[in-house]
Parts: sequence; C-alpha cells; structure tokens
Amino acid sequence: MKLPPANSLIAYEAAARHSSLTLASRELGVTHAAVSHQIRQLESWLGLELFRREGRGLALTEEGRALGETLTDCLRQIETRCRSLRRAHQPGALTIASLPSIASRWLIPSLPDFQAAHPDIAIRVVYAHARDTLADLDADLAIALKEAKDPGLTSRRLLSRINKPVASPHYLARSGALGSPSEIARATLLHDEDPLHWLNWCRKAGVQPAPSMTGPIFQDFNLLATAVIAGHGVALCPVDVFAREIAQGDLVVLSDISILEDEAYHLVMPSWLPAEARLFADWLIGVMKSAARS
Amino acid sequence: MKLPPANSLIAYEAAARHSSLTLASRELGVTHAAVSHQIRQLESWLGLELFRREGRGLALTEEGRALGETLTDCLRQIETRCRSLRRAHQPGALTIASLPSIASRWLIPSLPDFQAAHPDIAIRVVYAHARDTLADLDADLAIALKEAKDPGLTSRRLLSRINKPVASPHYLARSGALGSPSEIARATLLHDEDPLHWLNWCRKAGVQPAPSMTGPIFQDFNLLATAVIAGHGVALCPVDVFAREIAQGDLVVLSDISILEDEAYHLVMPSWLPAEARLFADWLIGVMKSAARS
DNA sequence: GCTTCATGTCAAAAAATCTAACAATTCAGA
DNA sequence: TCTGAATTGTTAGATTTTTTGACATGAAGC
Repeated sequence: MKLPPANSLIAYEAAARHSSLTLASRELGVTHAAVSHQIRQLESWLGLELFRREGRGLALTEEGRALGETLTDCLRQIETRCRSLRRAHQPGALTIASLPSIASRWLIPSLPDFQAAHPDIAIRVVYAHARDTLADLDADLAIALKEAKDPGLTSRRLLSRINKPVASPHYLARSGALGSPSEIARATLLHDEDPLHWLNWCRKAGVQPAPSMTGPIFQDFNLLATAVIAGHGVALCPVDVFAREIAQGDLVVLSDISILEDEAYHLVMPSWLPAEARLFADWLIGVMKSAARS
Repeated sequence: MKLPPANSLIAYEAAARHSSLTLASRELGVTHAAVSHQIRQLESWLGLELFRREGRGLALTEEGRALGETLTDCLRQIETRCRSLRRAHQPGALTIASLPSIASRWLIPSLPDFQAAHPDIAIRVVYAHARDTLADLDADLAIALKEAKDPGLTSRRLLSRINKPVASPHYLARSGALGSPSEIARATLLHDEDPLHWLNWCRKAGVQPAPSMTGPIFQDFNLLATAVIAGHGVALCPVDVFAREIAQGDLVVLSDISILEDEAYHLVMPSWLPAEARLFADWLIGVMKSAARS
C-alpha cells in the first residue's frame, strides 16, 4: 500500500469538511499554518490542486471534493471502530443511548432482568435525540429512528413507530366515547414537538382539524405520555411503544387510522461489538420480540 | 473527529496484515523498531493490547483483528482514490487493464473509433489476469471476470462469459460435421489454461471424455483463439467475445450445451472517475451494447 | 480607503519519528 | 542439548517532520 503522508490526510479531511483552514486548525488544535503546510504536502504528493484559493475562503476542486468525501467516510469508520474498542476495554461498562420514549417505556423497565442475569455489567443509559448519530453520542449502542447506512455500523429493527390516537379510559369517561375521526379531532389533542403529526392524521382521516389543534405541546415525549395516561386528552402515540399500557387497558386506541406506519425504532451498533455489548444487544432484541408476540 | 495518531494506524495496519513487525517494516521502508514504537503508541492510546507477543511472531487479539480489518478496508479505499486522482492529473492519459481475450477481440479493434472521436486522450492498454485487482494494476479501468465488491469501486457488466464449443469451417470440412456431443468429445479439443473446462463440458453433455482430452494447451487465450480460427480443432470459447467471428461464419458454434453461463466480463472502476475515464467507460459500454444487439 | 478576516510564507523551535546496537525469546536442526 | 537464524523488544541519541509565531498578502464589507 502506498499512501500519502497520513497526517496530511487527516488535516485535509478536516479542511475539506469545513472548507476552511481556520476552522480545521481549530478542530485539530493546531495553528492554521500547520494545516496549510499539511495540505501543501498532500497536494504536492498527488500532484494536483485540492482547493482553489479564492482570496478569503477555499473552494474545493472536483478532485478535492471526491477525495474529501472518501476521507470523511473512511475516517469516520475508523473513528467509530477505535471508539468502540476503547470503550470495550473498560471492563463491563456499557453505554446505551436511547430515544426518551423507548428508554422510559421499554429499556428502564426491562433493565433489572438484564442486571439480574449479568450483575457484572454496568449499564449507563443516556438520552439521544432523533438527529444524533452513534459517533456523536459516545455510546456503545444507540436506539434511534433511522437505520445507519454507514459501513461499519449495523442496524436491527426493534419496534414499529406506527402512531394511532390513544386516550385513557378516564378521559373517555368524561368526554364520552370518541368513535369517529371527527369526534377525535374535536377532542383535546395533546402534541409532541411536531404539531404536524396531528395535522397529517386529520388529513389522512379526512376531517377538518378543529381550532383546538392548538392544544398543549410537550417537549419531551415522556411528558406527553404522562399527560395522556393521566387523562388530559388524546395523543398520537406509537402503539408498539405503549403495548403494555394498551394491553392492560390503561390506554385505549381510538382509531386504526395511523401515521408514520413506515418508520421504525432501530438498534444501531458498530458491526464489531465487544462481548458485553453483543450480549446486551441480543437480550434487547429478545425483549422486543417477546413483547411483540404477547 | 478524534482519531489516534495517524501514522500509528498506518503502521498497525501493515503489521496486522502481515502479522509481523519485520514484514511490515519492510513494506513501509523503515526499521522494525519504528513499527514497534508506532504500535506501542496506538496500544497506549486505545488502552488495550492489539497483539499478543508470542516469542517469535505476533498473534492478533480479537480487538486487534477487528481494528486491522477496518483499517485495511478503509486505507485500501483511500489508496484507490488517491491513485485515481493522481493519474487523473496526467492530462488525457488513460490506462486500461484488460483480460487478453477482451483486449484483442473487442478493445483493440474498437479503439480507433474512440481515438478518432477523442484524439487528445492517450490510451494505454495493459494485460490483466483474472486474479489481479484494480489496485494491483495501476490502471484507471479494468476489464475483469469478477465484480468488485470493494466500496469505492463500481462495476458494470459487459459481456456474458458463456462458453460453447466452436470450430472453424475448415476444420469441420476436414473432420466431417460434429453434430452430437459424443462426436465433439472425440474431436481434437483445444484447451485454455484450465483443462477442467472441457471436462466439465463433457460431464454436462453426458459423454465420456475421449483420450484425446490431452490435446494442446494454450497459455494465452489469444493463442487458443488463433488456433481455433486456423482450424486446429474444437475449443470452448465465450461466444459473446467471438460474436463477430461467429456472425461472419469464421467460427461455427457446434452445440448449445454451455459452461460458465453465470459468469460475465465486467468493467471495474473507481466510483469517482476523471472526465476522460468516464468518457471512455461510457463509450466502451456503448460498444458492447450495440455489439450485443447486432 | 480602511478594517477585518482568511490564507500564504518563512525561519526557528518543538516534537515526533527513526535508527542503531544490543537484549531476549523462540524455533529448527545438528 | 546446543547452536544459529529469525523475530520482537528496548534504549538513547540522531534525524526528520511538524508546528509555531510573526509578518505578508489579498479579498470582502463598511
């Protein structure tokens, strides 16, 4: 294998990603002069221009863009691998990043079972948001909405994200039965961060959204969950996530008209996993499977 | 992005690939001590052992193997990209590595058309063997038997490799018509490097291979081609490669019993191509397509 | 036209990498 | 069991590379 000087590749990758020597130098913790040198070195090794210097600011050439993409891809992959190895060495410590909904409804309640079976593995759970990637989170495993396409990462489907309107029996007792979409649309609608969800549902159900569309908006999904279980109104919830509450009659599904039926919750992890993490991943998938059966 | 020292990764990759510091140091053109240093550095950055030192020789730990694989993959990808960029800069010079059969039957005969349309692009054709990879060949494009699975490489199917028995009209005039498999099996069989091909064909046709199975063996496919056209005997040839000769009656297909019907010739290239190379690739695919139609 | 921001350049300083020589270990064969 | 060849480990010092800091240059915005 005959590669350009490795450090020049690192420097170039950062510079290409930022389209800026200054930002790259800041990221790398060196001066801009150092980055400039490294890039010169790479350019002279390749015998071509990677940037067009345009006074203030850099513009990537076509070749530069191509190289930058490859480098970003590959380095990110290497970074992911190094991270997971590094953590793997902390014996028996495991960090799981999870969307709040799955964390509070599935992960935390089931965790004691896992702990009982593997008391030597220390589990740490951190919140993840929909946009976070595994690398950002500094976690061994992530529960996310999107499958990872990055090579070096593997995804396993956990639960469907299919959303239907649900309410508590208490609320229904007060409001009267909500049989039809138009009755639902006139109820107190509880929103998560994205008010478009109810709007989409109404459109799909073919009903006019009522003025009360401007119901309470809950930043955290778990606040919404608490509110709907407490009987504050009707919420659009992923029914698989609330399978237990629905089975026990604490929540009632009001309609089979659904949104987000094509999305799903996924477990995202590096393709190579240390033993503890693999153990945990298999266990979690098992929990979800048996839950889906029941 | 937070990566270990880049040079230590390069050194480790080579050491892991060879399972040897000495071989790695030779590849990198440094002393073994230097490689040893780099690997120590990487190990201490990661906080784990990558090798178990076993007296003479190294044994990779599980973590070491995992990291080594990722690194080899990624670095190879980067190398391919750098190579193609480097060559891209040689203005208008294009190297095509081709299997001898395609080179002499399709590439060389069609090349004048391309040259006429693009007189400024200098084409260099080199021989490739079935086992060579694009990176080994130092070429912009390769015509090979296998699709490239390496990310960063793209493959396009060119021609089927389906092989059938063919002979020249002269030979048939001398030998009499060869209508049945058993008659073919008793003819003078011309072999390429792999005598198993005729054996497989006989098995498929349900006939006993004759003692004359020990016919002439031609190292280079083009020698075989010359021999069969000159009327020396019957050869198993990829009919698509000889489409022109067959259409003009210089070769006659003796049977529809075929071997290698699932294999194909492919054009293998980096996913990103300089303009000239892309031009050539599109042209070549066009030539093959129009040939297949006629 | 002046200021600001970003990159380019250079020599000197700092840091890293590498080498050379020797030690230690293993393996194969005498 | 001994010996020699092959391989890795270790160290201090030499070498090379990288980085810095200070200043220069050029473009965009006011």
